[in-house]
Amino acid sequence: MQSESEFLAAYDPRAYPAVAVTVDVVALTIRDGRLCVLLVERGEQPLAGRRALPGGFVRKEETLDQAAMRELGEETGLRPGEGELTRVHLEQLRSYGDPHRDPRMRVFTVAYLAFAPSLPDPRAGSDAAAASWVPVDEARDLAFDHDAILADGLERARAKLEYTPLATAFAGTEFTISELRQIYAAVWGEELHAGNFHRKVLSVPGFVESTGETTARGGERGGPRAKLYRAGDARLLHPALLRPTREEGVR
Amino acid sequence: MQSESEFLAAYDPRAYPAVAVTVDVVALTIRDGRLCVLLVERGEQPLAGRRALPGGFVRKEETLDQAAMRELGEETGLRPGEGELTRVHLEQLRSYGDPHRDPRMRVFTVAYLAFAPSLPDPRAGSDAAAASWVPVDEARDLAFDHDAILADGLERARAKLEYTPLATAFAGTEFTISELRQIYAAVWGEELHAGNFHRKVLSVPGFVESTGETTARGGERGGPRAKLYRAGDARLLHPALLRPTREEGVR
DNA sequence: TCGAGACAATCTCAATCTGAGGACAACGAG
DNA sequence: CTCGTTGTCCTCAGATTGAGATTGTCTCGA
Repeated sequence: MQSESEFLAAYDPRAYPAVAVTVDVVALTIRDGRLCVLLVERGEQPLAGRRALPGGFVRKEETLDQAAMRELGEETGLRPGEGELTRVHLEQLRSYGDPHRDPRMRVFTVAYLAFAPSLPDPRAGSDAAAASWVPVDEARDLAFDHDAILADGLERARAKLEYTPLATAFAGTEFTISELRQIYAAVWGEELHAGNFHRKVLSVPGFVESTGETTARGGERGGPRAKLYRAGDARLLHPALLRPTREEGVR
Repeated sequence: MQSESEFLAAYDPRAYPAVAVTVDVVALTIRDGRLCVLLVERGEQPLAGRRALPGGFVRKEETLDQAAMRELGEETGLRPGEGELTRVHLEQLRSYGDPHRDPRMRVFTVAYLAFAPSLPDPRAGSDAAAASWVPVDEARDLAFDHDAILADGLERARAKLEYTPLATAFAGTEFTISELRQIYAAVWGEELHAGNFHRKVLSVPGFVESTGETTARGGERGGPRAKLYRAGDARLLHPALLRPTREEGVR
């Protein structure tokens, strides 16, 4: 048997069928109390003109995580490691590899899920000339299999809010309990009992910590000044914050 | 601008750097009360002789799920759609794509997680001559980044037992509550309070349903005959069966 | 044959958690 | 000032949980 070094020297990568690997990002944020996803309008073939999730090929010396962060930065106009983008939560969602999901060739994509605080509109001039935040219930008929990827991302996001403190990734560095509750309401699509939510959030160790400050003024339509909090150091919520209307144990 | 059909006709897949995509399977089962993973001894370069997760290249006209099922079938000697293998639960875990995780070339792998009932030893003669079930705490120093993949798979499996009825995928078609409890104990690595477990399992709608039968005889060392159950139709457990010793909200 | 130990199934009980509603004071708008 | 809004906190009944005890059936070995 040949040695490992002999084997590697004789190895011809071109002997295998051509495939490509891309990353696609389901980037979510809350705007005006609605859950929105970042979409781009495709400027190139195939499927030029269709809306799609931001994404692109993984480069030669890049990890999957790096590729996803790069794509997100290119489309939002923000740079990784700079300002708001450092607060973005980015995690791998899952991969999609049906043989004909892309008409060009065999393209596998690794989808990522991002939670972003409210960001400015994507800046024009970059790759992202046609990028925009779209309410998730208006994001349909996307290119390739991106409808399915988005649906998977939303389901993951809804589940993650239950047992992780990631809702804070949608908020600014300081936020009120009410703002946090409105984030949950926007993602889950249902109202939450304010008193119980308040009690629950404060009782979960490490979820939020008080800044000692309050908002400068009350709400738009009255009410007292709210206390301000920042994200705590917990990575998991115990006990979890469960969605109220879980359809009875999905059959 | 060229049309989509013109674009596709002129498209040259070979213009992109060569990459490959594989699937690797973390197949778990319970043997003698211990959680075990299916490992193969690599017969080929690179890393010949090292133990690894079963896996291989995704073929031309195959989905990722099909590739994972095929690999699992080849290594266990069972055929998909036949006998026990139809009862195996298979789900995508996550993907790994560090640039140098495989010394040959850029290889992305999509890892799968499988839950299998107690299976016979993998049959010799197939690909799987060197396949075997290894207790997870003895599965170390695997090839490539398979140690990390296995760790991720175990964490996923432990979490899944909490909110899905997948523990039943480790059991036969009929099982007792005690057997189910021992599965939980093996996967979580800790004993559970028998009385509370019993109460909890029966109170979750759709988790298990009674067959009306009992075991033919009591336990090895005495005790009454246990009632037999089969898996119910729930896909999620509500409320969930939480692990007892969750280290306080992982920081 | 009989006693000891094993074990499935069920019950008890206190502590905790949950959902639903209410109290109250601080606030903005008119 | 007045009124409606809102953040925070409280109350209370019902459900759930963890820990332990009980009952009766079964196997095994003396």
